[in-house]
Amino acid sequence: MSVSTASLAFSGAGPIAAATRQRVLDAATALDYSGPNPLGRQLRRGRSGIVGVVVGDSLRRSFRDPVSIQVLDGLVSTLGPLDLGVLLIPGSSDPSGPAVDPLLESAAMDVAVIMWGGTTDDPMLGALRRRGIPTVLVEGQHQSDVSSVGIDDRGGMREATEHLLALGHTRIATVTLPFDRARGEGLVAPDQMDHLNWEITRRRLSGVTDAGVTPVAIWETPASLVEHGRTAGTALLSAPDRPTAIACQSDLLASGVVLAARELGLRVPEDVSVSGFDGLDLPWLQPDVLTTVVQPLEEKGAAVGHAVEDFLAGEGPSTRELPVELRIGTTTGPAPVSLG
Amino acid sequence: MSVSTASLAFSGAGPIAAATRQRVLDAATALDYSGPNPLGRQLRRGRSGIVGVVVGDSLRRSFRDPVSIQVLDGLVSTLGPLDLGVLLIPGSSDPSGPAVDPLLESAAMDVAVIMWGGTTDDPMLGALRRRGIPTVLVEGQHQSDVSSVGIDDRGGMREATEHLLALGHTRIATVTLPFDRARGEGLVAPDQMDHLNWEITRRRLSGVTDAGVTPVAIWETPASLVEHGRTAGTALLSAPDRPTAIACQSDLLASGVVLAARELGLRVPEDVSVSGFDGLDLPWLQPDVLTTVVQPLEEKGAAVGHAVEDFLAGEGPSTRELPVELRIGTTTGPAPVSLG
DNA sequence: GCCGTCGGTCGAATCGATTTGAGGGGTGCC
DNA sequence: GGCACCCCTCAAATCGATTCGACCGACGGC
Repeated sequence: MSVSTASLAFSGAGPIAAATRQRVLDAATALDYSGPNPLGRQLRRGRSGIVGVVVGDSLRRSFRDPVSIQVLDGLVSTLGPLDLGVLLIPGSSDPSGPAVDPLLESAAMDVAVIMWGGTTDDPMLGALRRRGIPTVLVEGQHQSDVSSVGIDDRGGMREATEHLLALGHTRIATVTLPFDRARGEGLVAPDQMDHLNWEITRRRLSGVTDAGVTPVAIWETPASLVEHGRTAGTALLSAPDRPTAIACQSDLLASGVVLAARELGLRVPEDVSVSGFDGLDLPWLQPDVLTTVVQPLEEKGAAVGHAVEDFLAGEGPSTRELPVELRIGTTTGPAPVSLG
Repeated sequence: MSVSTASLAFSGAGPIAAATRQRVLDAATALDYSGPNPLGRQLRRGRSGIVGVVVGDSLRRSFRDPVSIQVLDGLVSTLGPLDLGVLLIPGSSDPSGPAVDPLLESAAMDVAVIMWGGTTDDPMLGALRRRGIPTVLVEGQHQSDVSSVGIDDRGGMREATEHLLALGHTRIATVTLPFDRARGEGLVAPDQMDHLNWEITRRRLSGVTDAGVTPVAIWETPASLVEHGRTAGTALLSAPDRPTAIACQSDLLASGVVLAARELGLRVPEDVSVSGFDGLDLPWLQPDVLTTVVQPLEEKGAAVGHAVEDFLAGEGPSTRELPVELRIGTTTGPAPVSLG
């Protein structure tokens, strides 16, 4: 009985007599050998079957975001049938620690995915380049040696803004995702706009100006969470010249704004219109249904999966952009008649 | 220049002259060699540095549950410094597919974690046993060859129920987590109690009876989600002899019940008291603060991490049970005076 | 009856790093 | 000046599976 025959028996690849095969399997159970060791196989194949996924800054924050989750879900569903596993890699959560998680430096992986592709000089990207690991960037700045998956953020936001314009709104504020890794919170002065380092935030903001609107206020939030939306909404709607419409860069932020408006005794959409971005199910916002730009989250995950597949098939970097669609709900309506 | 010297240079383990080391490093950059291949190292060490984590049934469902997320977060935080990575393994989502994810059968991992340890005959546990992979079971039935991490579910639920009793409630209903993998939804008849196969559900239910209460109704939900809680609440509170208190097995279920009560025009806690389990932050439930049994979620994740650490240190299976604490909020109050 | 072919099995090389024990060269001490 | 010791380097074995090419026996065709 030779090792090669045993290997044949387990893999079922080469020609092997049924009797021999059975003999091998019997011997295996006798010696309680539980099948080939994945490590040996991986070394030989030169493939680990693992896709490293950098989900976001801290896992906790990322996982509280249904957007990340749904994309991840689509990704895992696509990768599963390909016999690929997903290795979770925390992004750099605290600035004091190392800029790059050690896993990114040393873990075995065939392809890496960065869920929220930040800036060009991202140290994570540098580490992956050095290791020669093909990388897929989601919602990041396009780069020649990296695959990109994204949506039409800019067009979607433009559409939402045009919808508000069509309703007669003129005082439009906007609540944004973080500008950079510093993740500030509050009004952004015009001279701070050069801190805008995060590609997704930049694109969605561009959509607003594309529609010909100069926001009366730009509020940066540190993360896409309901509570930050609430803070933003409270601040913006308590101001003397409050906006009649607020275009938010995410649904969670938008729902926070809606809650803040309700708390202030403002009616939505009679007193203030609110739009979001993502197209999440928000059952607890009832009876309101958010007006929002719907993006195909699971398809986005699947697109990432296909980008990974392409790499493993030996192809070069690819680019995928998915369409979005404006869904009009009950949180946007005609601008209130001016009392002034 | 020999391979062994190069190895020494990179690992820094053995004695090596600084000059030689530098020479090796220079040569490495010249040949753009990016450091040792993890696969070779893993094979040699016999360790992959990977912990497989079965998060729940479908990833999407699991990830919508803040409880899973926080435990996972605690786990990753503990595993990171140990240079261990987390491999996500989907549980068996659809019954038509294979009972066990292929990753569980063949992926390289040093230890496995099953987040919601189901039943004794769990096929996942069987597969891991066959492969000889040490396993940590969270909230599962204790088994001699497996490490367990859990909390005092039973005591916590008992405490919550006693709190309701002390407030004068006598008509107490309970909303539970799934009974088994079938994940039914609706009232559970007494003769269906033998389907109760899920350890965590069983334990929390036992806590209620421990307090000496026989629930006027037991409602099973298919998952710990707000919408299922809402459905349960709507059904239970529309019934003719509606309960005056509802003890829920999770906070998300409890918030759904609170929302349902509000929709039905019932005041919480004047008309109906609601208690939860988990101790989540639920800012959008404002102004209410849920009365609940607080469990240390991140510590639970850390405890899982330590269980993993123990295994890797060569120790045998261990058991960890964490304490819980009743936190009284605004959703429970004195039983309404009977009108009847 | 002989040769060609095919199905099945085996040996050996290979993937890449680690690690032990041996050996070589230099230095310090007597 | 010689010997002993120390520091460094290196050759070789090992982890476990895969796979190519070789080999062997049997069968079929001519």
